[in-house]
Amino acid sequence: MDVEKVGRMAKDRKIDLVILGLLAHENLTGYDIKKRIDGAISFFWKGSFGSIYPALSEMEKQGLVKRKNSNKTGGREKIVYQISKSGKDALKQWLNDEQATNDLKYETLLKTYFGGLEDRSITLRNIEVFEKQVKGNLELLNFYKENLEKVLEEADHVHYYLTVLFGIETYEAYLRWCNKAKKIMKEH
Amino acid sequence: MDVEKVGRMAKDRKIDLVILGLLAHENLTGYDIKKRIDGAISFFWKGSFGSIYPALSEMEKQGLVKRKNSNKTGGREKIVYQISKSGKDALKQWLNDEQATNDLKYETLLKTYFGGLEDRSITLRNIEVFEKQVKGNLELLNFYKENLEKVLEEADHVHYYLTVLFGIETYEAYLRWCNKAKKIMKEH
DNA sequence: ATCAGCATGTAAGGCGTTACATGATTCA
DNA sequence: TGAATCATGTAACGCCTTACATGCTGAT
Repeated sequence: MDVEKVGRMAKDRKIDLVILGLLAHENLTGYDIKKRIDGAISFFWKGSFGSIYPALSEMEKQGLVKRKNSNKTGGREKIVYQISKSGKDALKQWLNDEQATNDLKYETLLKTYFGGLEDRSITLRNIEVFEKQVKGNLELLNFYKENLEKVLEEADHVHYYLTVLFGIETYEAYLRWCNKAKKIMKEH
Repeated sequence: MDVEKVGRMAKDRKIDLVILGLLAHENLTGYDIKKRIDGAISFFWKGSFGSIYPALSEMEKQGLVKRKNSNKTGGREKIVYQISKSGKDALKQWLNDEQATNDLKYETLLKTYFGGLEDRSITLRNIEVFEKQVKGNLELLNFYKENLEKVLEEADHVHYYLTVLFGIETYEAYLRWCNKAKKIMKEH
């Protein structure tokens, strides 16, 4: 039997699910979607305009999202998108699929791994640069956490909270590693 | 003034540096390189044959690597590569560059974030699937750690050790999060 | 007047995966 | 004899980023 052809998504384009997920919560423009992704989501997923706008167009053709209204009141056109029934179904199907790919690319770790070619001070500096970034991000995550704790009863917010907790837990682990690694680099 | 054109690498192709880094330690074939990447490195970087072989060809043209000897003794041709002086220079230049991109894509977190559309049990299951994977990987990392501790004095091995410690630290953090998250999903 | 932010979109091009093609060796 | 492993490489294709193109609004 053939695979259903209506509302079928691109095989490996996860940006579709991100957009669908955001639209399941509220109607948004492409520009708004970009802003949401750049918020707390950016710690575990990224997206650019160059992927968001084409994805929205294609998903509209597939009937996964609908244009709500093209507000042309005054300024530039503004296209608000709304998720459709089949869009929600696609999102649910993805949520129910156990398999998930967690793809990590730490250039910092690569530089640590291959650092033996240079002096220890180089690896040490690369770790310190990483540490600095992590500390900044951790502050931001703690700020998100405090804000979310005030509105935990609202729809979906417990889920957002969990991802922030994930960020904090891993970023604290990063910092512990930085300290260990610096110590080992200095002592050993 | 123009940028130096000899031995210049592709701008964003980090696989070149991975290969160069591995070759700085020992001469290898493309096949061997793949095996090394699939080992402890796979926790923070990945690579396929389809990217390794073309990268080796291009880097040979650029003079970053050299063919050591085409062993045709018996079976299929076997091309052993060796890093060149300019290859080592390129690698060192990269190590000395403070900027590093750590690009994370956790589909598990995406499913957690958007899980509000479905029953709590779905999110719970997705977390449990993640937890299971993490536990398996953590075992493997601990095995790597024990083996490395025996040969810590050998060249470069402290650096490998540090990346394994990173893996252990973060994977333990993942497990702590899994427990917290499961608890919150059940209680809240 | 000018700059940042709002807002949508396209074009070029790079990177990387999957699948395929080919073929030898070793071991059960 | 058949499967797994060794070994190299190409082709198709998809995804995504960067840069560009365009133009309005509001604040300084």
